[in-house]
Amino acid sequence: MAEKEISKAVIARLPRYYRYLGELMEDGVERISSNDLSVRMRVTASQIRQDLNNFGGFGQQGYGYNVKYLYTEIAKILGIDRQHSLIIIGAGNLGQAIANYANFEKRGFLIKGMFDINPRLIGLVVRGIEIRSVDDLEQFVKDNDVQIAALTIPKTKAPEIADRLVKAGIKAIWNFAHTDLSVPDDVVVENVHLSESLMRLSYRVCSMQDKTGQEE
Amino acid sequence: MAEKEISKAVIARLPRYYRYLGELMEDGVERISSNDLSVRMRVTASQIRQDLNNFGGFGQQGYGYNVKYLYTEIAKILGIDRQHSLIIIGAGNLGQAIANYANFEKRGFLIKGMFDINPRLIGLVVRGIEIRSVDDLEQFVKDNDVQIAALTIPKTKAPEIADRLVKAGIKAIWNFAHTDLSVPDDVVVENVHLSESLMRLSYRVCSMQDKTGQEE
DNA sequence: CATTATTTTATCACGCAGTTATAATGGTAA
DNA sequence: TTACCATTATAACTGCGTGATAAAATAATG
Repeated sequence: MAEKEISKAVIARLPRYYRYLGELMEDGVERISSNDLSVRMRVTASQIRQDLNNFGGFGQQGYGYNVKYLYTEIAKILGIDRQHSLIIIGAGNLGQAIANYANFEKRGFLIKGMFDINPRLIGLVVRGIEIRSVDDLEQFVKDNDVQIAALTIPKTKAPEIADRLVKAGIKAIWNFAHTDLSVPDDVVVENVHLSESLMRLSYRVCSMQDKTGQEE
Repeated sequence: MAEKEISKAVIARLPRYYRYLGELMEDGVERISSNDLSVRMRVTASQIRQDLNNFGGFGQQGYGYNVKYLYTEIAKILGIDRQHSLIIIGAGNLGQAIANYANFEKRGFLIKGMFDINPRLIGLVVRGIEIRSVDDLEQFVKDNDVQIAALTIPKTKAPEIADRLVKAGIKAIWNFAHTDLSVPDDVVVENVHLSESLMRLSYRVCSMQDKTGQEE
């Protein structure tokens, strides 16, 4: 089926295309050329065409790209045309922030459950989702055919929970813990290391100061 | 001063080196070779040496790298040896999650204030930080010499707030809103688009299924 | 203490992948 | 039917990652 491998860089850009196309749809725009889109998105038109061509000719010469069609095609490629069941482990602020973000459900990510070790939180209901004890984790994952687990817990607990999730048959881990997880090859780990993001920002702030403040 | 430009790819890897070196320090390790580190971090030793050499010879032949020295040097490069003042705009779950994460303060990111438009939240105190009205934003930024603003607000409000921050003299925006911000060249924007991260995860889950489930 | 073997970095060079630019093709619209 | 537009396909370029080699320091040995 999948003949040629799509590069990571291309995949990383697709969600952004998807977002812009969604906005264009809301504005009632029916078609768009790679040139117009490149101006809006501040990337080269060449890159847009090259990227989209990885998945076959979505565009038409002399016409451009059909916004609605391209939007749904990208959704298919990203796999957000179907539904994914998700659980959140760690019902702190970050876990609750994710639970409360309504758009995830619109994109087909159904939050099936939340888990925590804190007895005070267990039993509480966030956005219609009950917070359960992590003791029930394995059973819940199996019973509800959960694909994705968001890990919003301290780094010390993360490896153990990850192991348990893998054994319970989870497909992917959305990892917010500040550590690397080692899992089998067929389990996907997507890291969101906020502290690293903040450090990159710090670097850029400092190098900007060096650049602008070099006259003295 | 800064003769050669450091590539983005190298900078992106530095925080991860920093994290591993910190753990080595905690374990009391005094020195490490690029080979040993490469095994732990699952990258090539060549890449580690190449990366570190961008900033001058931190290592010594026959000895390796001094963990403590390298740790502090990377901190200098990333600019986390000095202090940055930070405010959080949007005191919802995500904003509070950031405020509650103690390690940021350890890295020199001082949270000076939090802001919201919700009258119910204004006046509350989170981790010793009072939540203020966004009306006071400009004045606060100027009075407290705030460098960085974390934007944890809905995308509809983000552009307006970003403009106001820029006018007030902010140096960098840590943007969690699901939109791109347009700011002058000398203002840094670091995006954390969680929905895009989740879509990339979705793609990888689906392509994993294609790979493993192709026997039928 | 001199000498040699070993360790390990710094530097160089190559190849591949990702990006941008150009040429060729086909559709649109007047 | 023709001029124009915008894609697809191809080519050139740039930059990143990897492996190989030379240089330098450490550790071992007599």
